[in-house]
Amino acid sequence: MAPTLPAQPIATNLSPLLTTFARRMVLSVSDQQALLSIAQARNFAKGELIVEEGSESAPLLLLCSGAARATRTLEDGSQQIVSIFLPGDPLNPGDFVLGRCGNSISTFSPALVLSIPGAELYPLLQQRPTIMRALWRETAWKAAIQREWLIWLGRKPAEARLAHLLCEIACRSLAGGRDSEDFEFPLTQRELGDILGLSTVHVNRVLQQLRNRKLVDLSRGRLTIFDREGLYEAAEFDSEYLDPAEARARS
Amino acid sequence: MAPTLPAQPIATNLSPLLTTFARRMVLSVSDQQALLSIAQARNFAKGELIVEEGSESAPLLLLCSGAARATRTLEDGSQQIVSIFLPGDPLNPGDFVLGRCGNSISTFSPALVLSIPGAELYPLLQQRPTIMRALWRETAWKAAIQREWLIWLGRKPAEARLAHLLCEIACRSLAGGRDSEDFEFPLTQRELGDILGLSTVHVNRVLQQLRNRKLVDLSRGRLTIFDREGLYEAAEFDSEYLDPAEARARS
DNA sequence: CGGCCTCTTGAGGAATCTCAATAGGGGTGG
DNA sequence: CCACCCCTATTGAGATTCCTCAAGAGGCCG
Repeated sequence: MAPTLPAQPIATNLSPLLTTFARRMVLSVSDQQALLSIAQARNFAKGELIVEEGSESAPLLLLCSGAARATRTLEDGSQQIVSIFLPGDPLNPGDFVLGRCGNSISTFSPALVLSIPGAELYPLLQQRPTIMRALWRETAWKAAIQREWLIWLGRKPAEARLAHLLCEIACRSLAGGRDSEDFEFPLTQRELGDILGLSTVHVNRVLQQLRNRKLVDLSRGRLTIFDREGLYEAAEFDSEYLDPAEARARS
Repeated sequence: MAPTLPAQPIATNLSPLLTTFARRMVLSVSDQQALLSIAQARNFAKGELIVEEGSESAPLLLLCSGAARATRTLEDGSQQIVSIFLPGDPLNPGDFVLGRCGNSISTFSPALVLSIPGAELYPLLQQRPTIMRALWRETAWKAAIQREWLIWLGRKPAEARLAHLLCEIACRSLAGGRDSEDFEFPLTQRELGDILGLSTVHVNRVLQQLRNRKLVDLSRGRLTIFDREGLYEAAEFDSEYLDPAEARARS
């Protein structure tokens, strides 16, 4: 695990960051620049810890590139991944407002993270309610995703769970601008199991079922979707909950 | 299922409402009065639907008395309860800011609900960022609870799941001012199963295990905790995530 | 080349489910 | 006030899903 690279000024590549967050956070250019003016960029290596479970307060963190997860480790050593993050996602808006971190956050792949210290963000939120509103909305959006996870964990068999997760990631990646049918997928089968509440062995078998049914293929860190319709059906997937468009139109 | 009782002005019993939400939402008296001045009270019967899954926009709803649940019904007719609400809880802060309702909300028992229309609340949020902040915090708090549900659904056996849920409800009831060792518990075993992702039959058996181990008793709508320590241990329960005190101190 | 991690496959076992039947309780209509 | 009915709680038995343990193959990195 490589040591954390030093913080760096972000002025150099400000405009790609703006577009990344413009898509997601629905902020005016002026609001975005206000945010970025107090942000610091930091690089993390693959698998590196970003936030430690139980730490008291952390800056607000925004994921610019790479992928990350929020995890909880139980007493028996097993892990549950409670959230995954793709570029454009705030990592901890909820923890930020609660002032407490209920889970660890670490990377799946090398990642660039913007860090915005609370001391400087709090006054900004008072001045610019639209920013607070955007962070509130992001918190709610993440909660809506967790609600779907709750539903398949509670009520769906392994195959539908896995299919649903793949649908979710495909949709979120698509919204991030990537090709929707064939893209990089940095999760191992063990990590999929830690999301789905399944053993690695069972993930492997269910993955083969999906492969045999010609729905998807997942190998060497790449996910290929052969039959999007069929996959949606196997998952009972409805992408509406992922779409912030309505909220955007309404606000 | 009784018809919805008509809306009524709330001036009559304003002060108990103030104390209910003062405890939870960390608002100044002035903020609370501003909120209440645009709120309407409404009574719901036991089992009545408050918000329909998929409806576009709803007013912000605050639960004053009674208990409620958020549910999702699957294609095969099974249900998953994704959230439960006790007096003082906002029912839909996340849905409110997203402008979309991802689940139905209905009552467990007769309930009094405050309703605050978006048209009147939006301007208020602009004027009083502390209210928006409080709603953001409530959204994050609910998400933190859902995260715990995710963890036991994914990684814990039935007995620990049930124990954890009972711990959560006991703690939240306690924070609401009720006796912590023996209180009204309006959920049936079927409903417990819909929360825990278990069949009714298995809930029954696990409940008997807990009873035999002299940890709790649940009968005729009453929960009695014999051995709080033991119950916490069976659940691997740590109440910290439920405590908004730190957030309150910090803000 | 060696070591570690991931992926794969097999076999037996545990947790939980479904189906089915019975008992108890509360509410409702006669 | 009683009879009836529906919903909840309880118990049994067999079926299914998923887990654990174990072992081997493939790939990547030092």
